[in-house]
Amino acid sequence: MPTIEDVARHAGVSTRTVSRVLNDRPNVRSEVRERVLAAVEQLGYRPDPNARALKSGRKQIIGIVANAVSSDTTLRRIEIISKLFAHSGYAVLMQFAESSEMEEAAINAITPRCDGLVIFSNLHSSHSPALLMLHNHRIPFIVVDPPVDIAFPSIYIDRRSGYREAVRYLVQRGRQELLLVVESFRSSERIAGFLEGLERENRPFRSNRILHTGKGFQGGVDVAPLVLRVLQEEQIDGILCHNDKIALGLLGALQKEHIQIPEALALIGFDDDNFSAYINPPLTTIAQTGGDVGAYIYEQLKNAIEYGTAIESRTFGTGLVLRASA
Amino acid sequence: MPTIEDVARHAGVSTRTVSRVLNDRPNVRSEVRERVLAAVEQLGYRPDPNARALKSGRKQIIGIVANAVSSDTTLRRIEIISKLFAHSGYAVLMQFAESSEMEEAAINAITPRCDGLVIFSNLHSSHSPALLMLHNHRIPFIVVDPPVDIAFPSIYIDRRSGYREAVRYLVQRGRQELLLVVESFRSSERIAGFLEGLERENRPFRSNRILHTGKGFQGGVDVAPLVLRVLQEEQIDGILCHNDKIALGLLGALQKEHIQIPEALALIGFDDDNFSAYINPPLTTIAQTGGDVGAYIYEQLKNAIEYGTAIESRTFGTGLVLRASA
DNA sequence: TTGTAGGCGTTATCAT
DNA sequence: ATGATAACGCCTACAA
Repeated sequence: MPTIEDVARHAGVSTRTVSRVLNDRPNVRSEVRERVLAAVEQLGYRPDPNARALKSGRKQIIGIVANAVSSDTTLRRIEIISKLFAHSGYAVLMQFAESSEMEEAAINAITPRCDGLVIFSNLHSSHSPALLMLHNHRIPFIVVDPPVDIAFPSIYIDRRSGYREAVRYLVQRGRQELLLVVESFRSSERIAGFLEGLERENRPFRSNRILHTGKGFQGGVDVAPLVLRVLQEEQIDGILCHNDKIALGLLGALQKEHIQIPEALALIGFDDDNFSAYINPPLTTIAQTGGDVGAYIYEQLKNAIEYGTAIESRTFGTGLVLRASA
Repeated sequence: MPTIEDVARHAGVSTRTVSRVLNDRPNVRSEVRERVLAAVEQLGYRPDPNARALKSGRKQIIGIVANAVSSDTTLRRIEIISKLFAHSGYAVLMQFAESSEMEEAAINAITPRCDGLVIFSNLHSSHSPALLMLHNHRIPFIVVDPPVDIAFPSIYIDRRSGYREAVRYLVQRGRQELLLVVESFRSSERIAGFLEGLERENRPFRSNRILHTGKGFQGGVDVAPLVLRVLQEEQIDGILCHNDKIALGLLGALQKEHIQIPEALALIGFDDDNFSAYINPPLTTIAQTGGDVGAYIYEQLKNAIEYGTAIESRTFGTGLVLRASA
């Protein structure tokens, strides 16, 4: 690997001049600039980013820490963030963590390598030494969709309003008795929205109207027997699911019992997964609104890094995407 | 940020000794080691990875270059690779590229920052200056599922055998007239397998039995009218699709026309997407076999980096995952 | 407009 | 077992 000195020698100038050319600084005769560029080309010189970072502090890297149970949504957001930053000359350094402790460790591990961080957090406590450290060192960062409120710049997804709105929609369309099927993790906002919706529509709530199940498609399949029992005992005519995967798993099981959807039963998911518009019947779902989360992160973080602006927290809403299933 | 010198002073030793402790080197009295560790803890010292990389050349980073049209499969593989390497103390540096030129540029950009690379390539030519550069500099790398054969360590997915086997399966189950629906990109192997299958089963081929369409679910929907026309003119009773998304889009359109699947028509996809087992009917599909691609990459690349072993190319097979749709 | 030289924080050679 | 010191490759204050 050639160094800046090799280039300097080759071009017959000093390293200082090479550095000037490489960093687009003024005070270089264009003839000299040409000569340097030619030498760079010939030798195949590439500045060592580590040496550069060591000296200047600029690393041109965005750090992303994500929890292990990363949803498709998270992966897509990471992809978008990565692509946007690529246009500005940043690469993305990614580390997955499988627990809160690992998350703290991952933050500590990648922080010295990057100019700013995006944290897809599962932190269960609002007290995080790692985040505090970032804050104290003035390193720009933003936390995405944390399960608890946090005293640092964050993006929140207001799931509650989506479920509330979904309940309202169903009731106003004449659905009388509703059921909520949730996974164990991240269910509280959904439950809160469900309850709020019922209350606003003056519908009574009974505790057997909330069913808990496992994660993903299989969770939907597994909960089906339970759902069928409740369906018979009570006159359930609408179900809200934790997400589209649960909904699809449940849908298949219900169709096997020849339950007509949406005629006999309305079904609503959450997330607007890519398949949801194409299954049979197309799935009505609750989805995040208000623009792209990844794009917002990009703008905020980039400005914070390059211009020192403060990162603003923001809450993204959720709303119904109407399709045939409800 | 405290430096190694601060730690040395604090512990009353030299920087060399601190370095020994930090890198688990021998020749340090355990009493001294304790003292150093205590100082590290107290000062909250973290070694600067840039300085370390500058001096030692070890960066503890794996680079990943992926093409812009990254499939779910690619994202999942990236996730798996990232998690595996995280256990060995490596983070993953990711850059997306939207063209062959950008791909070359991305490789050049991240190479100086990493110990090894994984390249999810769309390179259309087997001649790549960037890959040649990696090879010449002895930087371990592996190319994943390139569209063309490459003279460097690569992972290939043998789609051809999967389509061939699918044809055989359908014919042996009494399906007489088969159709292939493909996207424009990466269709040649699928077509080759389809033709080979027909030939081996002594089935004639007519050129109108291959339909081209757009990408993803919508591609499946869009091709439906064309499929329906062929369906009526010829006695088609089996369709192979480019992937599960195409299959699902097409499935919905066919069901709208009350075509019974699998009774009247067998449908087969490719990829075994996460939703495929849960749609109605569950989708028979062709999937990659032979273990996890991400795990193989991890093993090969890690050994190459840490022990200098050569990376071995490998071809992963594909096989039928039987479900109800065919 | 151009060059000299010191230092960023670490590792590693060599001496003790 | 431990320490002084010279790099690693780059940036930049200062000098010319």
